[in-house]
Amino acid sequence: MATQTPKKPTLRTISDLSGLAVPTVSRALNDAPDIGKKTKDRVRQIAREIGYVPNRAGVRLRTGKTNVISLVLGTDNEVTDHTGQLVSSIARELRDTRYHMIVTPYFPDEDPMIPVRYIVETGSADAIILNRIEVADPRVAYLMERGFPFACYGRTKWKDTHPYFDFDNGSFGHQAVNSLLASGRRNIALLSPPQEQNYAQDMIRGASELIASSDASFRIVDGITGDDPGKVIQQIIADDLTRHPETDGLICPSTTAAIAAVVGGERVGRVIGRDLDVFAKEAIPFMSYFRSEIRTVREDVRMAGEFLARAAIQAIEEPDEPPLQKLVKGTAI
Amino acid sequence: MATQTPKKPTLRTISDLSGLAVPTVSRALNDAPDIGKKTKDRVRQIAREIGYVPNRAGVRLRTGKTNVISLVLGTDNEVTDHTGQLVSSIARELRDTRYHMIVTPYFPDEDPMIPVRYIVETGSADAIILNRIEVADPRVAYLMERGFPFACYGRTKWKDTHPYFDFDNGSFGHQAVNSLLASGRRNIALLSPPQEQNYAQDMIRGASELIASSDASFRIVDGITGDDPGKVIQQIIADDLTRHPETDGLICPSTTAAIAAVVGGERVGRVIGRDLDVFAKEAIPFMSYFRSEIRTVREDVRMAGEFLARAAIQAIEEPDEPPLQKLVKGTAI
DNA sequence: AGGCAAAACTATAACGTTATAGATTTTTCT
DNA sequence: AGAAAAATCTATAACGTTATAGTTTTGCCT
Repeated sequence: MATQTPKKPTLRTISDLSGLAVPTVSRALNDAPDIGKKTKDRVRQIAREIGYVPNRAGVRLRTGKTNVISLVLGTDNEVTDHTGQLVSSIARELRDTRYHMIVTPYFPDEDPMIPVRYIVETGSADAIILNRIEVADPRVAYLMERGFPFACYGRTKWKDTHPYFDFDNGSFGHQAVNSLLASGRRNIALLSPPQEQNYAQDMIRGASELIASSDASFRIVDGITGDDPGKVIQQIIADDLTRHPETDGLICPSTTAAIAAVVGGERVGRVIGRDLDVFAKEAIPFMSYFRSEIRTVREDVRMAGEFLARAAIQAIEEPDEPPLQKLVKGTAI
Repeated sequence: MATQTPKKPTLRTISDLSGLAVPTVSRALNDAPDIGKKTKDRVRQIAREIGYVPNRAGVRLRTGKTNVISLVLGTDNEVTDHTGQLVSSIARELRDTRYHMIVTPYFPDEDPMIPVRYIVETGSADAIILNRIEVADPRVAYLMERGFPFACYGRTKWKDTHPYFDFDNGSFGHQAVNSLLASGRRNIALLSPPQEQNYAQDMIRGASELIASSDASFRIVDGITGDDPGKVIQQIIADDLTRHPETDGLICPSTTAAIAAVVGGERVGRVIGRDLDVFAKEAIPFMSYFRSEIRTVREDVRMAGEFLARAAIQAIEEPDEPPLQKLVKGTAI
């Protein structure tokens, strides 16, 4: 079963092979200025030949750098989940760097500060990537105060001073209203996510602005919550459409919500595309497979992951540079 | 911006505080037999008070154990993705252990052996968790030969000798056929995933067995592939139903596939539930939000993740115990 | 009380790396 | 050619942990 392991090469191995001292080898591989070019070439050649890879524990112990980026991931029982895309795109972007990604999930019943504090206090990562950003996110406040490198998937009210990637939800609200108005809809409802999430507010603002310059009415429907959000939304929308029968346009924050809303609408007799138009955010391509009459704005989650990885690395390695920030408009389908 | 860091406590700190030698402190915390009970209690008390957490790099360097479990994750552009659930459930299960999870993704155009070989050769993890298991998976063969701890999300043909979690796809095939037969369907097609995946074969076997004892016909439809599997499936099913108009029952390997198949079916005039019944595997609760007339078998991905984490730990810590194995039937909805 | 075994602790070294200061060689300048 | 400067290399130590071997203390038996 077991096999003889040929003992992993270390700096010592290269030292023996080259006749150079161990620190010289180290400095050669790290491109220190006081090592001759010929020596560097020779050392690198040997390292390549014997497949030398630095021992992470040795580096970490000596330098204090973990070479780890921790993804602190808010999770719940979401139905169409783009977490997988986020995780794999971050990890892919990190693959050709010195960094590894460790995933630290937290759950709806848990305090999101705990994993963040733990990571900072134990020094178990060089940077943190956060999702589920709130307008005044206490995790962001804490990390900024401690000077700990991080990047946000979403913006806070301090957005000018920290790295982030965000989809432009103001623009989404705008596009949604624009599309519904263009189809002649005049009584528009917006199904809102929890309003402490920054993106909810942006979305509402974007929609309101355009509504204000039209003759349409606008209403916010609250209450996405609970263990089984799909079922809850079905009920909320069914009730809401009964109470407000004039509603002819609906904006949803996700494809999941849209699906549930459509079911709720059909339950009280609406025909989508005739009585009611639905417009939704689409983080993963999905709606188009099933209900092409629902209009969506597509958001490329992989792009978010890749950017966040780079932003985190810059926060670690070039803390004095201006933080990497990106605001992206989704693509209307 | 930056803050004074109060210097992380180490064994040395406890040593100074207690007057004991550093190794004594270490052995006390690790419950070594040659340390007195009173001493252990005192050391642990101090450790708790000052919030001592072992330095992972120190431990790793000295012991050679990384305390890392690597999730080697096959990914693609799947639409309804349960990867997020898998990732977070594994990470959650590991949270109260000494282990961290590192995610190493690979992509459709890449050789799945590469990350596995890299991890084993550089010793960058203590165990590996694999998904997308093939019947004769070369990664499994390699890991077994090297005696490297691992756990599989799926089974191989060597399943008796390695840890795994799997959903019983034979049972799924059985349940699907059973349900379709009970609804009076007699011309059943099965949309098959790539047949080198073990679960495809199990599914086919399970379905065939029950078909054999009936008067129904059975057909396998191949060809889930490409960058945009949803679109491909729509076309395949539309074509197939045109060529085989008698088909009245369809078994799909996922909700995604089922959605695409339904669209394809409707495109050529089928009404689901009347002309055609569809039965699908449902890894994340979804179908029920939209198309309750599609019947599914629900699989609890979180359970898979939790089990795999435990199986990996056992493979590391108790290599001589029989491997943890679990085969679970999905729940018909 | 003396001797001996068991229990409890300590000293030393090592894992692989890199920061620091110092030593040697080579180059440059007059 | 000789001295100073620059370039290149080496010796030492340290990061925090634990394995090993060794030492001291305690308890036990006669």
